[in-house]
Amino acid sequence: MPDTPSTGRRERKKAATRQAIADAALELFLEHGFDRVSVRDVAERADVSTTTLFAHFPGKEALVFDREAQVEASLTAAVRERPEGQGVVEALRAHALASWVRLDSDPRRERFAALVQQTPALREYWERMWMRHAGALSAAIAAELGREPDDLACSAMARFVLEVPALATTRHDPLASVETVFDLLIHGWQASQLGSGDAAEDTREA
Amino acid sequence: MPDTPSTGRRERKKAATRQAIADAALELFLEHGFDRVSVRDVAERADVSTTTLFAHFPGKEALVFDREAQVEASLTAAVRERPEGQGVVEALRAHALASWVRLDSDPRRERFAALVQQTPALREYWERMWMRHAGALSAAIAAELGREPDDLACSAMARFVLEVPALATTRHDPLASVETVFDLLIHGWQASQLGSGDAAEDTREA
DNA sequence: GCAGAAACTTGAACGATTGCAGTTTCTGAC
DNA sequence: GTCAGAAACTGCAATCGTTCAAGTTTCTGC
Repeated sequence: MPDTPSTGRRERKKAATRQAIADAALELFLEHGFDRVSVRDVAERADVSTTTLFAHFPGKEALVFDREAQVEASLTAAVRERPEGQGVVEALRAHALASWVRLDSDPRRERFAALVQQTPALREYWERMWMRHAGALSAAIAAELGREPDDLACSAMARFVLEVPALATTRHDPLASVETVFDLLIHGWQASQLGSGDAAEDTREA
Repeated sequence: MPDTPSTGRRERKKAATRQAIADAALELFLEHGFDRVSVRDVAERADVSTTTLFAHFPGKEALVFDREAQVEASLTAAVRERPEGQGVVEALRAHALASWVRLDSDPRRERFAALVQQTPALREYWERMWMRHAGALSAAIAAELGREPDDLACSAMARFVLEVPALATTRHDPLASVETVFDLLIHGWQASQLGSGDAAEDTREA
């Protein structure tokens, strides 16, 4: 029953305490709220010293977001391992629809999302973290298209795609919003009055 | 010689201490670096208590960015008071070129920019702050076009336009990059291989 | 000229984070 | 086996950002 077949006892124990800390943190945060729980409380519950806690996580907010590596991996995988003949942007659209905006029926995910949404510190931390994936995503896109890793069109696409959840999740129909924004990205704003000077003039009502 | 002709002595004094604090902060930060200067140091230099300091600024990073109200004002003004017949997006492009990406010859601005760029905490704070203008900008755009204030195309445009500096300033030719990204926004990514599934397939080289 | 609001002060907290000096626990080499 | 050293962990104290409570000074409007 080796969960981590590769490594020795040491690393296993290390992973165990890390997990214990993360579990304790989530439990306490969900029960009492992020700001009403101190790092010491978490350390206490996990039965480690606060020093140890900070050896495993770079800060209080990070306690909530382990799993970030996997998120980035699945993001670049969506681009790299897309179906034959599917465009990069289409793959990202599909990934966005499937993974981001699903108001999950899983009650654990739901409570977690609520916690993050209701805690400003966590909201901000999440956004910062999320946008840091822009580099990796951009690189993945560029690689798929055989372009320079710092190709501007790819970097821009990456950043803009990552903005989609922020734009869509607050709307009454998130799924439709995702579609709309992707259509805008593909076809541009010119078709929507916004793009050209002369077209815009006709339709103003100010 | 009244710099603030409108208000009484009280408000003038208040503005004076606020300014004293901001000046002290910038001076110390530029000299020793943001992280090597404590809030207490700044308060000391400005000859106020730290409590007073926090009555004027919501946090340490905010000491560096007074002037944010004006930035947002000039942003929405660029949209509202654009030349006759100019499109909203064109106005924003012009504003971006004129105000954001200018590697100023003014040595003070340059040192300031370097400070922000070299300090992660400040970089992140700036980005968060910057993106908070999305709401106002989106509303301004929607108003100009006579659309609902929460129109998705306008919100998306606002957020994406605000990403432009982050995309452009790190490049060797920031001005050209601004142009490119605006062109992408207007005409969409479909023309750049990225947009459609079938076109993308032909040009891959993996 | 006075009541009250506003700006400021002192002093003490609280919580996150870091540094330091040790102790225990594993690992790899002999 | 065992032993040296690395790694994980502990306790404690310090620093720093931030806030609170209670009181003092300084303006403003009446």
